[in-house]
Amino acid sequence: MLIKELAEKTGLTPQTIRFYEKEGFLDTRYIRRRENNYRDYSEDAVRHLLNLKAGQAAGFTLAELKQYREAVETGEVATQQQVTFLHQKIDDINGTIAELERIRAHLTTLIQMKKVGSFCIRRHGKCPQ
Amino acid sequence: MLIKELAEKTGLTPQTIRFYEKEGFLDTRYIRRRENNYRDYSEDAVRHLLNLKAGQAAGFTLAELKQYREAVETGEVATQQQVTFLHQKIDDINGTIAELERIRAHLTTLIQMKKVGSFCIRRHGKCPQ
DNA sequence: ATAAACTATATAGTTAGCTATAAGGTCAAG
DNA sequence: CTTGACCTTATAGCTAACTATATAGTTTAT
Repeated sequence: MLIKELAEKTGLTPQTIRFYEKEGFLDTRYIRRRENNYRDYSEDAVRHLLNLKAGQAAGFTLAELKQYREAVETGEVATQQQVTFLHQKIDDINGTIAELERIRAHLTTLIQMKKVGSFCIRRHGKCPQ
Repeated sequence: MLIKELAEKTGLTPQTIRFYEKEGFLDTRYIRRRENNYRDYSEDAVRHLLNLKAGQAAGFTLAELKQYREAVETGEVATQQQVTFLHQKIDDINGTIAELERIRAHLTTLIQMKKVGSFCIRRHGKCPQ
């Protein structure tokens, strides 16, 4: 498929996809060239870029995603260094999840208070508008 | 306390703290000036900045943190707009947590495979180094 | 055969969130 | 009374991840 189709299927822009290619995220499994030099993407490219997006949404930088991309894709971990990296990432994730849950609880409380406000039952003084 | 002490207590640098001030994150509850024009921080400033850090670690931008800072600090939600914002944020958080859990599971699998590798019990062929 | 809608490359600009540098003022210790 | 560790402001630079612009080639439809 051409770049625009991939862009529509992934929710990215063509520029961004070219940018990812320049950054080394798209190898021959995902991209070839046609005779006219137009980029030609495989179906797998869609899933690949959506994974990239998901990783980013989860707070990883492109550099980090690149770092364990091979491990993730091949399903193999080569070195102890990589295992250490993965352990660090899991710790990070646990920390972030805990923090997010804390914040979520807090936000829920705030909304709860608002709701109480809208059902204001004060005996004296005005209810908040 | 002076800026360096606050920096040490929060794990930030003095430059970063001044940067946050310039961005409007430190009002008179947290910062005053001495006669010599040195910044003088309250004890509350420590907690305040640690909250900021935590929010960032959880993936919020400074702009977002500023947007609901007042709600968080006063414990009140003023407008329906803010409630909507909070609901959106909770949805974001739920999405991010789900994504992080998915990734964590995947990373755990990768590590698991490595472990199996190091206890390799193949009957034929070489064990991976 | 020409206009519209794509494609390409190259390069420059943007935003967020710092980080570094310069040039100078303050203060406690020796 | 100077040295060194702090403080001040102002300004410039940096990295990540795009985003926009300029210039030009290709393809399809009329």
